[in-house]
Amino acid sequence: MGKNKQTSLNYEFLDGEIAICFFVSLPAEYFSHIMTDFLEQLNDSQREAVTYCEGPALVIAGAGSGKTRVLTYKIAYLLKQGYKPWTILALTFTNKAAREMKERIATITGGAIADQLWMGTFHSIFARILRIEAERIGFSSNFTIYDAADSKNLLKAIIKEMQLDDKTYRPGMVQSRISNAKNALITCKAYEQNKELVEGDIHAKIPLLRDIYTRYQNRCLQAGAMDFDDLLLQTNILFRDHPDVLAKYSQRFQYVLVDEYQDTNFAQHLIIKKLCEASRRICVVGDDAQSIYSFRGANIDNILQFRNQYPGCRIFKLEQNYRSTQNIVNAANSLINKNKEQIPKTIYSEKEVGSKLRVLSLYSDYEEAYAVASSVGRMSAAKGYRFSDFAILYRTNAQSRLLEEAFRKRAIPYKIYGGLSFYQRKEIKDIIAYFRLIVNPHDEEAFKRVINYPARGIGETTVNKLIAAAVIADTSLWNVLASPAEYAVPVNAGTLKKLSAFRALMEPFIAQRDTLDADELATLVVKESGLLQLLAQDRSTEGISKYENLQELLKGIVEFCQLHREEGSEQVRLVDFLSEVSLLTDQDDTREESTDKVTLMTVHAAKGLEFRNVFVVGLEEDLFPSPMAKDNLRAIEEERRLFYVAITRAEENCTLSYAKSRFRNGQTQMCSPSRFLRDIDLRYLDVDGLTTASTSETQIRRPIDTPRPAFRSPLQQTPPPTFKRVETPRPTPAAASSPSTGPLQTGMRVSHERFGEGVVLAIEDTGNNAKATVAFDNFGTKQLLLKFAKLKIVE
DNA sequence: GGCCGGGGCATTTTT
DNA sequence: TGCCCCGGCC
Repeated sequence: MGKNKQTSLNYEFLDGEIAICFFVSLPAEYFSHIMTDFLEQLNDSQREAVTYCEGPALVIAGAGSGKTRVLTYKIAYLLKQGYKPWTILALTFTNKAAREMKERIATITGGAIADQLWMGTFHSIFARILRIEAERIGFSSNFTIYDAADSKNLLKAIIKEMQLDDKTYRPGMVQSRISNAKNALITCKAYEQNKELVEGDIHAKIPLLRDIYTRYQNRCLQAGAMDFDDLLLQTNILFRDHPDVLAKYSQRFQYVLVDEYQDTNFAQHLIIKKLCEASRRICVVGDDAQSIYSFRGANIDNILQFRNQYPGCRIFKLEQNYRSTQNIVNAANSLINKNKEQIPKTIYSEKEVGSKLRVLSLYSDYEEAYAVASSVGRMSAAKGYRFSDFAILYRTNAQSRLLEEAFRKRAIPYKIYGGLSFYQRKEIKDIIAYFRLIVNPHDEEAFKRVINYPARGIGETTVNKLIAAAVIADTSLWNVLASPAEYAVPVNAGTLKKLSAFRALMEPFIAQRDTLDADELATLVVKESGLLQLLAQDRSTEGISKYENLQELLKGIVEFCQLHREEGSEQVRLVDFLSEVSLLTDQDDTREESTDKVTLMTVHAAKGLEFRNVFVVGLEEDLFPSPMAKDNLRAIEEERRLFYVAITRAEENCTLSYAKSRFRNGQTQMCSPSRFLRDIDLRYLDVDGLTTASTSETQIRRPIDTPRPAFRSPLQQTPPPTFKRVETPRPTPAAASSPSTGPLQTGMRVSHERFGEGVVLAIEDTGNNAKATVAFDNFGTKQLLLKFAKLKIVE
């Protein structure tokens, strides 16, 4: 953690007290010579997009077309035109994107100027504004940001309190419906009054959803908390109800740039629109072909309709792909052209023609995993690729397991994206909950987390009593804790004592939250709360790792403080650290050791990345496209875009694979190849029709009892005769069993490619059917057909 | 409070 | 099949 330099908390700019700021804006001449240089580094369409600043601009940036370059150069260009850095607002979707862009701008303009830009994620920028304007909308500027887990927990609690069936009102479903409502700017009040929604819920047999929404919102308010969606919803409310505030910011932000515009939702669209309505100085960059987040509320219409929303807008298309070979670009084009709703564009590559996309057809998911792992092994050995040049992309996380196994067996190093991030670990969330409670004592979720951790004899029953009292009095848990008698909490004297002890623990922290620096206060808290001790005394492997994580977090806070001191902050408060940390997630985990490993991730997670070699696996109906998208054209088009994103990650080689059977949800299912394979023009494909042979190991482990069908192209009704075998030939059974095997006898010690070493217990049959029973050291006893198993005699 | 076992369930997840 | 969540038990 901690290497994130993106958020600077210099609110001073907002209040016009620039004089007290550390930074000095340099005259434009200072970097004008650099500017001339880099304008020449752009192609014509990039340069046009960069230098057009007179009105609304939509930049359609195809995959690999140098989008970030355009954005960063455009910002540099604006600075050169005389825009002050703090009048430029640049919005991204990820912290990583913001950080990278800021770093690139810093190389042109210097860090001092880059740091003054308003550049960050939608959520972090508007959280910052909301903290400044909090009182206007009835919040404290110390408000907590609930993450997805917090809001789900709260919803669970509410559903329970309302004594509703959590099978009918599934927290996840409730959460996503509320989220959708918020993204569409439907407040709970509006929801209750919206006939269509209410009737829809009645029809869906969840009539009380509106009540859950209202309660949830009320609880967030009591807790002084906003969830991720609230950050955008409340910003809209702020701008709607306080024209003076809107005026202030729309005047402040002289130029607004938005990255990944295809992923914006309605709430984001409207914020931007309000800010730019008067100035019309807006430039949005995106690629409708890469819109893959509709399930999170993203609305592709925002980019498709931009020209109508901003009359007189100019459209720039970046159509040259600098990333991939021609075959890859052409294949991707032929795929995406099957979509109806899109902005016409012609992406092309001037790189070499390159290899065709390989299509692998395998019998099972096992074989697919092994084929991919073998292929990676072969390619890295033959062509000198590093393992980090490879990515394996899949539709669902569940597919990673077999791949992982296959890579492990082949001793190929890999890393999987998509696990729990640092900040989602329990021990980290627990510590942060303390920080949260100190900054905002009304934070209900933080309260519930820490009240009895470490254990101090305040159990669920007591907490439930506190909650009940808080709900009745319409106040926060902390207020109830502060005066249990006043709120008539029915607890005995012993419990009362424990409660006041907890309060006595927290109050000194709270009193010092604005005077101590974050690192000092944090250290104090982990010591005094008993957390440090609790984790330190757990000597289990898990416990040790938790303790290390705690140390890591503390280290991160120290670094955070140092960084901000260097940037000129006199004091770095805990709230400053928290407001940054609550908006960090997975991708921001910069602690990752950068060793040479194959990357395994979902296609979604791969967006924005590139690899020399990409494998897209599991291209089957009911997997990719997802079965959920089946009977919905828009959803199928989104799945197709997802596949487009996958293919366009590849620079040199792209391999597509599918299995004919797959073990899923507890049973083996037969699968047919994805319709998307048929969408790609055959000219760009190498269909591996003949390589249907399985590896010997998998055959023995999972015999395929159905007779092998005669080869038929999955992609065409009749296979064109030009299909050729693209796999390197596998050893034939005869070859496999010959020289090294020799006469095998019971008691011999043998070695197997995958199972390692073992002892032969028995040999049955002869010739073609000969099999051996081998007790492997690490894999148990297995029966192996000698014609397939490449057993080597060890001694 | 923590551990175990049964049952239900099973996309994607930038903040 | 395997994971997660809940409920029951110690």
